[in-house]
Amino acid sequence: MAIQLFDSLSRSLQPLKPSHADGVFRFYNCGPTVYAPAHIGNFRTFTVNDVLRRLLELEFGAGKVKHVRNLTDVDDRTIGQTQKEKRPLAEITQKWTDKFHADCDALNCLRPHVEPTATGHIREQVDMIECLMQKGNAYRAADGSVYFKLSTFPGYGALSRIKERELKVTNAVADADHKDSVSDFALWKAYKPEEDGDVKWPGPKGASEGRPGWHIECSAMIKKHLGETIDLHTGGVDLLFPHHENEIAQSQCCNGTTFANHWYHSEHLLVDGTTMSKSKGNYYTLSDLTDKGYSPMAVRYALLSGHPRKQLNFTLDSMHAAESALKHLRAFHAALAPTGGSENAFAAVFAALHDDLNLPGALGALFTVVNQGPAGVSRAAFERVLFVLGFKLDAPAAPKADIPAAIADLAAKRWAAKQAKDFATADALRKDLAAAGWSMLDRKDGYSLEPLKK
RNA sequence: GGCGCGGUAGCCAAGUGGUAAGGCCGAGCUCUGCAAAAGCUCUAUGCGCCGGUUCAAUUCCGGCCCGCGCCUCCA
Repeated sequence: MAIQLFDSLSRSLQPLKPSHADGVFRFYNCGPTVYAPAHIGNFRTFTVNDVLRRLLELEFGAGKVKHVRNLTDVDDRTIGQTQKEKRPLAEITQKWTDKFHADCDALNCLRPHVEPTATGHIREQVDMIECLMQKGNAYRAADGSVYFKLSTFPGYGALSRIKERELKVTNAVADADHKDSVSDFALWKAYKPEEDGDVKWPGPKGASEGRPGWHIECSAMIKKHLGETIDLHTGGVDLLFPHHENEIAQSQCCNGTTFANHWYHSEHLLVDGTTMSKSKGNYYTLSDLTDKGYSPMAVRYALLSGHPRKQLNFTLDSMHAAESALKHLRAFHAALAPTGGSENAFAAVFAALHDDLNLPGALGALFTVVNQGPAGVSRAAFERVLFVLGFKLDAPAAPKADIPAAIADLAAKRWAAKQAKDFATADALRKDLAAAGWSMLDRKDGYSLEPLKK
């Protein structure tokens, strides 16, 4: 069965298939803005897209999928950060790009085949803006910025159904002095010395120096790396409007072709039932969770435990659940015979994934097999499941916490008491250790110490 | 106000016009001095509320209540 995926434009389930003669499936996923560490909500989208990428590779072949994901390294937020820190833009974006890569690796997300940056594609963006200006879809404003003229694209709003909305009047309108219409959006933003520092490039012909607007980078980079028509374009639901709507307008007006054959949007992660925010204290980065002692793989599991098109409520309890679930998978893997067994034992897992990336359904099917025991199950088949879900079941590299001397001393005393069969003392010392935040695990030949989860 | 998503056991979460997957937690048991680990077993007559359609609805239709998100640069 082909992979069926919900298409946001037609609002229906559609099969995924390469549309180009070379059989290469062209897949673009909107990437992060590198001005701060990505949070786990961002990573929900990226891990879901990673499963999609893996599934596509199994479906079409590893060499028949081209996956592109951009890095937004110049925009209001990145520039804002340079002003705040008084450091060069490149320094800041490099730092957070490195962190993003490290987090992705920890979460076992495959690197995209191409990871283009906005600043690396200024020329391509300027070319596209000039194309739009020539065709009459864009105009230079009084301040030297360039705006897309929405009224020239009748198809606008098909994706987000914007025409059915009432545009709420916001403060943004105050910013619209130079626009012909409030709804027109920036393709090129004229340089403002007091805000932009030294971030500027020569503009499109007829415009001032400055920097690209946000939306144009995706249109330009897609055109360069994947072509005018791609097979799948994905991102978080928040990008539906205006970002993706604007991309469609830019690309289709410039190229005169269909931009993307299929649109897919994953829903947001909630934390404790509400949207994440620093002020609510429910904002987590990957490091926040690993600092609490959770493994990155458990974070991945938790992020994949809900249907991607449904909001997922993340709680710290889900981290416990994920750690335990992974432990069971690890034990099951170890118990599998090296050869033999049914190759299609996990057919139901793949059926669920092919059915609109039903991840909870797939996990349910997976555990149904696991609960029946390892007998007669192919190890290779299980490993294909691990691959598609991106679960690395290596023993978790539990960072060896430094054990304070006082704790080590208590543990040694308890072990001695236990050896002497003075169980009352041993139990009292176990309580002392627990009170100090440490758990002592006995084995026949010795013991180990682990910090209790915070 | 507009658009969209959702309300299923203590928590997370699939799913179906024919009588509720799965994970976690919890409980019991086995094994262990204790604890942990591991294994086995059990855990929703019920799927927001009220009507309707139907032989049959959690699943379809209508109304209502509640929650969440988005509405110009947030994955």
